[in-house]
Amino acid sequence: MSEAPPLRANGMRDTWCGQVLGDRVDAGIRVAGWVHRRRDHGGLIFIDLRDRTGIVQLVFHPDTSGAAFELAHKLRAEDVLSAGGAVVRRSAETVNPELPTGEVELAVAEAELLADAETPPFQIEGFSGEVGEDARLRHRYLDLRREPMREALVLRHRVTAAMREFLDREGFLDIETPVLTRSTPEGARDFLVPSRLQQGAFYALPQSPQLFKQLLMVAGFERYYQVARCFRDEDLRADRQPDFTQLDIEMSFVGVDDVIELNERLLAHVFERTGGPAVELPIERLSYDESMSRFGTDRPDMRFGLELVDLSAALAQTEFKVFRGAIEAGGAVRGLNAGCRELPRSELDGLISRAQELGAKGLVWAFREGDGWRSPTAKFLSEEELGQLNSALGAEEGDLLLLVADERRVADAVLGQLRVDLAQRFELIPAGAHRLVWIVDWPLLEQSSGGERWEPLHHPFTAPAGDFDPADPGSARALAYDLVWNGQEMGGGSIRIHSAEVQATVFAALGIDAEEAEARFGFLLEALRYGAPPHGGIAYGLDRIVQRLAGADSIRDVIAFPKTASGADALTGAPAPVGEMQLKDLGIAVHRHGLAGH
RNA sequence: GGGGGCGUAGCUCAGUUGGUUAGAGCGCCGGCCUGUCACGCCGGAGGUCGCGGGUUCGAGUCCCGUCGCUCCCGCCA
Repeated sequence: MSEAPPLRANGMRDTWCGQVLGDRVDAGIRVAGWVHRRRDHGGLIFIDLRDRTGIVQLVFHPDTSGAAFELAHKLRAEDVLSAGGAVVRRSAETVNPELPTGEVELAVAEAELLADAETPPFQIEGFSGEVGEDARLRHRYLDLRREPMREALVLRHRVTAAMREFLDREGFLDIETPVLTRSTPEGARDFLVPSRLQQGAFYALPQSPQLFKQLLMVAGFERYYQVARCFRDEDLRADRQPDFTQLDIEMSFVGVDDVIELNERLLAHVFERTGGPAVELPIERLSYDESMSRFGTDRPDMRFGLELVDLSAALAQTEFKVFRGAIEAGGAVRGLNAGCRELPRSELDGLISRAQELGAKGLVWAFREGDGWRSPTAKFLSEEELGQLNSALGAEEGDLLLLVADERRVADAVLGQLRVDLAQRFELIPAGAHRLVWIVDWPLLEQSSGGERWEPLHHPFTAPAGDFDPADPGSARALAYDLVWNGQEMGGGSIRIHSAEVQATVFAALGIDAEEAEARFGFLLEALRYGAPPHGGIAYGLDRIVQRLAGADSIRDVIAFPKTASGADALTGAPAPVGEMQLKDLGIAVHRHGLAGH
């Protein structure tokens, strides 16, 4: 019998658990990790030892494991253990084909308990049923020991690594921009940080590095990227967190096609490295107008049909007041053919409620029956009109038709969302289907919901296509592009305004006069006067991309320490009250019942 | 700001029309077990039914309020 090779000192480790494979047979090794599961047969004890790479089976034998055998009796789930011994091949009937390391096991010669663990509040793995997210977030460090979470974070790392690899190769520099910055209250609500050195003044956390990356272009770096943390103080959603991560990119001396071309290669590279869907280049482009017309939204899910149809022309002469009124008020009647469906009255009522929730006054439903409709609305429409509607909608016997009459943008928004709801309800999305599309040719501005002023669709630094006519801001197009993946916005960007004059003109069209522009964005306007190259870029929602690649339901599942829907961190308890001394340092007066001025 | 759903053992859940001592699986604790791998077998402990109030002879169950989690609308340039 050969002498056992020397083992590293306790607590050290030669190899990862998941790498104790057949090529290590007869080697004397030391592994370390967490006790995943213990199977105590009285005279023989098996321990599954886990680290981030996987699991290896340890065998404790009363004759050969010595004191380690006694230790094994006391081991409990999640204890941290270091174990040394020889890697041995398992006999054929004891091989575990479920385990990558299942052909071998470690015959433990000695072991040390490095840390014992209290009984976990939930089982790490190996039981049926899903642990509630409350408990998982409260003990996130335990939740992250679970394989799906571990894999999600590894995937996230591989995504950013692939992004950095590609961008580095293409000559981009990773440059950091400030997190304590200036509030430019434009889009979302800012998170504010009171200044101690200048009491009464505030930093804002950046909603994106937008202005800094433009300044980096003025500075001549030409190609910049950053995996940037961004902050927006708005309500949360399954795909929205108050702090989130963007892949932020900016380039100089480029036009729309240059940015899109580079980004298509970036996406193809990232997907290829991370098991994403194969990307066929070039990625389809759809104009904003066509997207709105066919899908009622600027982020169309093109994996299924149910496209919208404009029915205003067919109903130009109608006597039905609901349709006629909408058309005469400058609105539209829009419809979609949901196909041949059976729906009980309760579900049809549900569709009406949903339409109302989305802002419609109502929803007309109908089933094609013969040359006419089975619908509460049928009696208000002439035979000829029904025929034209059926024809326009391509309706066949039994097809469910949905119509909304309203302002064009309301009708689009309602039917655009119902279209997505119906696709889920009727499972119209083919399994494994993926559709990427660029939305291009955006309007530069849109009228605010009240119609009293113009607002940018993207942001006020987006360059107009061609000359910008302040007298007709509504017709201006933007050099902007959004990437939409299966109906979810993954990223968006634009060519920026690089002329101080044009920027001032656009600010003016937005109702920001020279004085206000100077106060809010003076530093940008000034920089643009010192030789700014034509430039543009894009920003991706990294969390959303990883969520999609991981097949997760929420971006919380691809973020190590996310916030709950109320914006709280269940683990640390943030946000939390602070001590009076801290507030005094900031010059914030404290009364007995809260902050002054409230 | 508005609407929906959920809250019962450490975890996942059941709990009938309001009715005696609130259950199951897993986990946990003790015992037995030398080839298991979601080991097995035997035994045991464990509950402010989120919290507060109300109705009732009686509330996990009904009503009101409140807190937490979650989904959606608004919001997110």
